[in-house]
Amino acid sequence: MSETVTKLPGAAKRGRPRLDELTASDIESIPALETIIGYRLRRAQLYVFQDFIENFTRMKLRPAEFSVLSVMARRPGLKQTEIAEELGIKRANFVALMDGLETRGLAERRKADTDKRSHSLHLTPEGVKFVRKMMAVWTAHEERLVEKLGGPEERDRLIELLDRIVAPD
Amino acid sequence: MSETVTKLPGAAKRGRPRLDELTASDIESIPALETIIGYRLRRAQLYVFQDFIENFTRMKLRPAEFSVLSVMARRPGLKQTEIAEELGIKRANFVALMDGLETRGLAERRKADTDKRSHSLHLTPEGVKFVRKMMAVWTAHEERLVEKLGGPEERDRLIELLDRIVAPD
DNA sequence: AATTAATTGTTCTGTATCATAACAATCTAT
DNA sequence: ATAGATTGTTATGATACAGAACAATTAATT
Repeated sequence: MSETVTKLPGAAKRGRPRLDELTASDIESIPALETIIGYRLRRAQLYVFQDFIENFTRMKLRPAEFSVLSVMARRPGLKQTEIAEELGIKRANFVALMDGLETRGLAERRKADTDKRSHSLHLTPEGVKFVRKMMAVWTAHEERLVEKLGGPEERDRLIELLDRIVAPD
Repeated sequence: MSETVTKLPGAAKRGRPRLDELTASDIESIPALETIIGYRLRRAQLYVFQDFIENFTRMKLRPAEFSVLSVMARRPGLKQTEIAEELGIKRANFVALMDGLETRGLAERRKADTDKRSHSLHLTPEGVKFVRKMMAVWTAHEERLVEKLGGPEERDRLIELLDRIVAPD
């Protein structure tokens, strides 16, 4: 591919090293993105989320909402800050998310009278039914992933490795 | 934690199943987030990016910019669409990113005269020097991760598993 | 050769995500 | 009683990401 900018003289084959061109050993030292942990993690995460989103467009459910409903189902009564922090969501951003779930009749805030500031969060009866359907959809999605990975043992290996990354030093 | 909303009668201990409350077996069927591939992937990816970002704030370099410089270093002369597509960046969004690199004097667009529409992308001499520093910083960051994982073999195992996820069916 | 279709880079726009600051109400500690 | 911390909330800004449309150019079709 010829270009309008003429090539510089080029790295001397045996002269003093040039600092403004990449030497062969420079280029070798530059890792292909395929070997970079963060890059690969991101691509894989994007892929999984993409699949998740496609599977859940019909239910109009986003990953963050899934995780919140999921926590409310297993541990009803937690307050907003607790769920938000556990999921890594800023409590400011949690408000709109919870508003949405409440508007759709899936979840509700109950005033805890031991602390008039806080709300304890619960599924509504409708939310319970919704979560059942949600889990059915999720199971299919997850099973596809496990199959791609090569089985539950491989899934466990993956999660164990991800654990090590996130674990405190 | 007492609450203003009085408890519903509760699931019959031995009566007909209620559809609007979660049974014990329902709750069992709800996976803890810790076992969900997508959730764990996301948390790990966030952790790694966080570490990356902290390490690169001084250089004012974001992950996407890193990846673009990295590709330009290894394979100079590619055109915008090629790099963007390879990195999963929409070509529309690539423009501003490349503008930034060009403004900082790290990279340049050269008109390829075989196709007057396209630009071939290259590092500038300054960009070359920048990439060397960038790679030094990156190496430290990556080595920390590899150490957390338990060594290069574990890193390779992780990447292999991530491969399987992204691989076409 | 003339017309049509496709590609490249670009701008514009909209939406989702994420973080930060400030605030009133309430609770806790001194 | 006062000062300080917490809870939920609003408002706001930055960033990431996706889609539509467009001019210039190239490729394909007739």
